[in-house]
Amino acid sequence: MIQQREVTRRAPLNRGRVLTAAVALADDAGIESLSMRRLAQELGVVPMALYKHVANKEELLDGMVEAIIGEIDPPAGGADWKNAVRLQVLSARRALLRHPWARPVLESRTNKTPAVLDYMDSFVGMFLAGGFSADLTHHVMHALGSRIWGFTQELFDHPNGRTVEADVPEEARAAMFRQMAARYPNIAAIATTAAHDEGSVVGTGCDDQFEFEFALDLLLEGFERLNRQGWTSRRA
Amino acid sequence: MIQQREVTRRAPLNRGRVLTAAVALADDAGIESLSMRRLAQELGVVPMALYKHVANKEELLDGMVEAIIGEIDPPAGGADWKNAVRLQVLSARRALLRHPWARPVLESRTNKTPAVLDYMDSFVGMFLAGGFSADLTHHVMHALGSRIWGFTQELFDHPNGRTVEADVPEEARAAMFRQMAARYPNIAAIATTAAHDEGSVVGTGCDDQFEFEFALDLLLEGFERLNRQGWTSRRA
DNA sequence: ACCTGAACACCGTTCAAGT
DNA sequence: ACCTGAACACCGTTCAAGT
Repeated sequence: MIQQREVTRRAPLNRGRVLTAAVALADDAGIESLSMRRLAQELGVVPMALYKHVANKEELLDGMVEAIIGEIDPPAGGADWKNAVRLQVLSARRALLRHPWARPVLESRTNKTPAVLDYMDSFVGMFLAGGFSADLTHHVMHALGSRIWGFTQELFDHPNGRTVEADVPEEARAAMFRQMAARYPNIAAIATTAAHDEGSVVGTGCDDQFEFEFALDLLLEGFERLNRQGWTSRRA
Repeated sequence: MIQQREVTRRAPLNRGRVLTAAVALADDAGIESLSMRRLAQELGVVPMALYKHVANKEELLDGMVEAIIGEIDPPAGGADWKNAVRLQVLSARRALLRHPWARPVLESRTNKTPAVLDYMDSFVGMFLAGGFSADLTHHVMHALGSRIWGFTQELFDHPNGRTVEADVPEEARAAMFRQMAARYPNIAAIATTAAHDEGSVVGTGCDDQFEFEFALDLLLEGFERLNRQGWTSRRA
């Protein structure tokens, strides 16, 4: 038994094992806990052992991103570009939501790895196959931006996934809400309509998925209209 | 002379001086160089002296964001919500572009400071004043997301502001481009049309301001259409 | 009231050495 | 070929002490 365990723990490291462990650590403990030292510890190895398999921390993060891209469903195909794009984006969104750390990490990458470029290339292909000009496709990809990964920077982001409200007594919450509403009347006006929840001015009560699809569909419909009109930029 | 200099350097710290120095340091040396220790050194003071004026590094960053918000022009006013929103966003964009570090910092903030809430409240007010329902305004604010600050996560971000191309000889660049084009034909197709620059597949040659306004106007026109149609979410 | 010194518990990464 | 140990140059933040 002990020997067995020793063997398992001491199985030679490789890039795959390092990346899997890194993803698991980020999933479980949060991205802020992912340090080379902590990851090494998790693998039962001295920190420097990792550097034989990833050049440095940046490359580790690149590898983690590639792992998450691997979880996105392949393109749906079919004649309808709009539906194909929609399904692709929503699949990417599901993958990203499974790994909350992936969003900020993806945002911070400036080096485009092959996996990232492959994904982008196939994404661009959906518009071209749908009859979009290269010109319009270019601008349309910019307009989508990080939305091709299924996320955008939200304004009313839930602070750290914490539910602050639970700790605060009912009456204090109501008082806080009234104070907020007095100072920020416009925010209060739009918060209450959609949230139906007096206890929180911002942050909860919104259906993120609804908001995401609302903006996505607004953009897709805009793209469709421009394509039908034969839109071109002045430069093309 | 020496005495004079000593006096200037030793002028008592206050929150304002700390924040001004932090903004200047981030502007000059980059946000990655902004550490409490480095900032203290810049102010001729021991690191711990800062903690009398900001609670911790998080609060320092909050303060820096407030300073940048102060650079955004006040709302234009007037009857035309669309123009008011447009000008507000583009003013925010100019402020943010002056301080490249502000974008990632703003993205990372989960605590909404009063300055952030004030800005958001006045922003919401533009839609309500323009006759938008609270319901539609809520979703419209989500759809804009970080665009109210004048930025979005770009896909083809310029890596670190570096011009890689200058270092690489002409022929090597052309060879690299052909290799990229072979592997990522769709990206190559849309890169060349808009860039007119064979030397770079991604990253340069795009007019960022054009792309930003393209997407912004597409969204604003979508909002206008929904408002005219009297759009409501099912829940409202 | 404001600043300091020393310390704690961390980082990523180098280099030269071990098996 | 793969892993280790010791070291370097950093972090943010605490505590108790100085003026």
